[in-house]
Amino acid sequence: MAKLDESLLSDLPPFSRLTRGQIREILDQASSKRYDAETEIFREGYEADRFFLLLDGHIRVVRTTAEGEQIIALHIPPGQLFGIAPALQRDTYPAAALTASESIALSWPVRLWEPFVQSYPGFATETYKTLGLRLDEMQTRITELATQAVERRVAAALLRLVHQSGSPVDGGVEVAFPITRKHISEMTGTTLHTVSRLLAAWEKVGTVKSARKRIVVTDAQHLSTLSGSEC
Amino acid sequence: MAKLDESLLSDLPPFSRLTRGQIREILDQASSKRYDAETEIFREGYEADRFFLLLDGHIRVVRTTAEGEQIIALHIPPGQLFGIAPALQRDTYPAAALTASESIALSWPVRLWEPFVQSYPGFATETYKTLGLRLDEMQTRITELATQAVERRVAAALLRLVHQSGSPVDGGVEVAFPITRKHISEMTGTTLHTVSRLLAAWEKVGTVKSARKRIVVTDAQHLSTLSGSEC
DNA sequence: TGCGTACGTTGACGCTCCACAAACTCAGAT
DNA sequence: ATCTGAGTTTGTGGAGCGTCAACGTACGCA
Repeated sequence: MAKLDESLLSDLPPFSRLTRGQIREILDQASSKRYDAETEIFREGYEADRFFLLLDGHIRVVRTTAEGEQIIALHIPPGQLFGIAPALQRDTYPAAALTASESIALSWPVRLWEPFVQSYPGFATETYKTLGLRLDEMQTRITELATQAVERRVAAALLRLVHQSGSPVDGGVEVAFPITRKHISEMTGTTLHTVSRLLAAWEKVGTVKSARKRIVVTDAQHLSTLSGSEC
Repeated sequence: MAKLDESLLSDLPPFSRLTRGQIREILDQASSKRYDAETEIFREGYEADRFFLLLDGHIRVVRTTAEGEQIIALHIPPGQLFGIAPALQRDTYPAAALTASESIALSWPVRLWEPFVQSYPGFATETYKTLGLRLDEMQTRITELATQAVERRVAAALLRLVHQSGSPVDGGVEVAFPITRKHISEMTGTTLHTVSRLLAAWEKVGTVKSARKRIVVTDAQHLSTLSGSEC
């Protein structure tokens, strides 16, 4: 494997307080791997033997119900840790991780988790901060699912997508990875049909522009209103 | 304040690996307080200046939407930590904590969080394990809200209640704290009317028995079936 | 170039479940 | 003892949104 450069990690929150030497140690223990789009990195319920850092690409964290329905719990943008079951003392992954686009990730065996937490100042702190944010997002989604109509939920989900993983394009912000109507319905607890109708309606009034697997938000303000800033 | 006894903590997971002396230190820094039923212990969005341990009673963790609707994120049984914003590097509470019944809780200022994590073996580990379980429960609820019909969600919520906070009574298991139709609707994202109708129907077939603010599950098996073990 | 398949659109129908409404019951307060 | 309000029950109507269905479209592979 090609030797990894320290600059890969030096700007990422979990590692930002570390010396070059410490980062070198960490990198030397990592294995790096490339994944095609739509590939499974780990599976729900399987032994959590490694934890990961996404360098490039996008990850969908997915749960599957007993009936085979999928729901998307989370999207991971580059620079974030994922598969951090060990942080929560779990020995299996609580959800599967699939690549949304071609991706590159580092990973380490779980037995290194404790040493990392012990040896590297800021690693635990920053990791738990991320966890806190994710927990917060989950609470927000629960609230939305419990109280808000489909249109609001889809608007909120789209906004979250462009905030967390948006890339600016002319005339708006685009979701930075391929995403289908089905995926959005799996994030919001609705059907692809309803999502299709909503997007069509929004496109008609100039709020979004969409092509197959690509969505550009052209009027975030409008979405924000729909998602419930009003009242 | 009356001196607290070490045996209060010695059997609880976050403290189970500690010596009597260590537990003494921890207790000496704690303040203990009694709360009436239906009292606010802390408020959503306010400065998280303390973290808590519930000794007796029951806590509801509640979020309120912009429109004033409440949703219940979590119930805390005795023996668990709550208000642990500091564990996630937050400086405000992400939700409010209300007592469901008369309660007694210990609390410590947040500045002691780091020392606790550093000094007391097992404290961090056990705390993050709890956090992992809560995260898991939240994911499950998201999945339910997103994919399942109201009846299943209410059945699942009731089952969870009696598992986590059930007390055996003759003929079944009772939810160990006062709980209304409204509360259940706030856990499941429905209305008190629908919950009332469901409970009435279940009572008719002998699955539950309910009185004002009290619910006894007499046929957990049936609820389990309804909640989706079949298929 | 053509085919197959995954993705997307659109319409019709109808079931769940919410909103609205009204009445009943019980616990605690004065 | 009566009152008051919180908690609960039950009925009715309607709409949001899921389900079923059919068709259109574009990408990728041979």
